[in-house]
Amino acid sequence: MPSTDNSSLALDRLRTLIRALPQGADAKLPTERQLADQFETGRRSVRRALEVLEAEGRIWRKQGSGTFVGPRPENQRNPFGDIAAETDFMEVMEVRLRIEPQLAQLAALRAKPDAISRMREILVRLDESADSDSRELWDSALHRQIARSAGNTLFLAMFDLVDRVRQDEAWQSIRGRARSAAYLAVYAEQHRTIVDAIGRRDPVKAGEEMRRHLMTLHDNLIRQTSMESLSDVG
Amino acid sequence: MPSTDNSSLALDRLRTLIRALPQGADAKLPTERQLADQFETGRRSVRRALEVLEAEGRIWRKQGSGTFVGPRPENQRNPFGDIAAETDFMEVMEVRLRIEPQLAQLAALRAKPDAISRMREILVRLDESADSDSRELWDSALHRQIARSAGNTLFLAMFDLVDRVRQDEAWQSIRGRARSAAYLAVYAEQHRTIVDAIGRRDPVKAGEEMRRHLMTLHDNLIRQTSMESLSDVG
DNA sequence: ACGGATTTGTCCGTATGTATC
DNA sequence: TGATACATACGGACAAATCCG
Repeated sequence: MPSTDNSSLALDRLRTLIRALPQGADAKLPTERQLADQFETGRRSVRRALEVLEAEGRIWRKQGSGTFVGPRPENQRNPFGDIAAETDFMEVMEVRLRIEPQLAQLAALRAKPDAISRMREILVRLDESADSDSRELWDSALHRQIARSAGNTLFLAMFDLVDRVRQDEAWQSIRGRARSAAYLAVYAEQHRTIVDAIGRRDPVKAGEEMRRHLMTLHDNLIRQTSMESLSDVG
Repeated sequence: MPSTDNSSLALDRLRTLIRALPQGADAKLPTERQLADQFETGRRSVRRALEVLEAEGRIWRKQGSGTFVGPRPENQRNPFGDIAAETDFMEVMEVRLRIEPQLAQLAALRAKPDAISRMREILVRLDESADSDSRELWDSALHRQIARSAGNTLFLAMFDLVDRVRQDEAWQSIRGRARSAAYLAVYAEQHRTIVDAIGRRDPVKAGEEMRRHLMTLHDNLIRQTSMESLSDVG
């Protein structure tokens, strides 16, 4: 005899709880542990219910912060419309694979010495980064520094357009942080190779290595997403 | 469910904040705590973002004093200020030369039959166009149709970004002169070759021909501007 | 020259959601 | 289901450096 589904009970009580809250206020729900205690059920049931509400867009959660009522605060910065919403991961990688090697080429031709030393500085920071948030930030900073060094403001604007979408899609790579931890050293080596090629004023090599780097990233993310879909099915 | 790092969000907002500040003034940014309050995030996220900006050389910080915009005062300023209008043109052509061949490649791989027939229709209209104004219109339409056929919304957005700059007024006068009557037939033939390659699903040829076409345009515009500068001196 | 106020730099504890057993 | 370890976010507390009166 299957035990009674506490998740649906918790979901019901959560709905009424949210309904009772003052509208328009960015109310913060009690913690999962408190809710579990209040509903006299386990935390798993509460979490299942919260997942449903999050999927419905009624609440949003942030690790280390709490659970909040209302739609997730938007990244209120899209000067080119809601491009982020329409593009998916494959599109982003396709564009990156075709744009960033060219930027690396131009950077190898035009990067000024202080720009190159900044790249190396960023490489050090990237190595030193312990948490994934910092890593994402410094990785983005490195690629952007290369794009800046291409010396073409229009090209940089295009890179920023991609980068903005990429940050919205950042959850993909965060998802695979455990697996990509094994690849951290690979990425670091590829980054160094790219910067070295730029420093040696070798545009062909710089472009090739950038493409190789993005291909590695692409393959890993592909494997990640396909594994997710497999586990979804299973 | 895109989970966003607060650091990258803070970095975005800081970039816009810095960009909005008056140029040339050694502006002082708000304190880290004020920024954290303004961005509705923690001080740590703000500090991570500031570290990136500092490594990029856009800001510098001094303990007990504050955070300031611009390069460190000890370093000699190396302002390669605003880019001239002529380099602006070079930038556009540089980007087009590196983007549109790729779009043509993708179009050759993915363009649907009705999209290709639309290209041929545009070719006819381009041939029929008598005045330069409508020629520009249909020329732009053709290139955009190719970009659309690449089947990547993000890539299309980037093309539109370039196209917007291209349609600048100051730029239009130069363009009109480059479209000398002698080259109209050349352009028309190149357009047909590109569309034919796309129709034959030949991505390599499509990319090559697109590049050749843009190189022709590029060379003509270069000659125009160099003649201008010569006549300016004389 | 001195001292209080302010700001960045640094560390750590607490609280929270996430994941695994 | 319950329990435990883990990653993250936020804020407090303190030090170091600076500024100002």
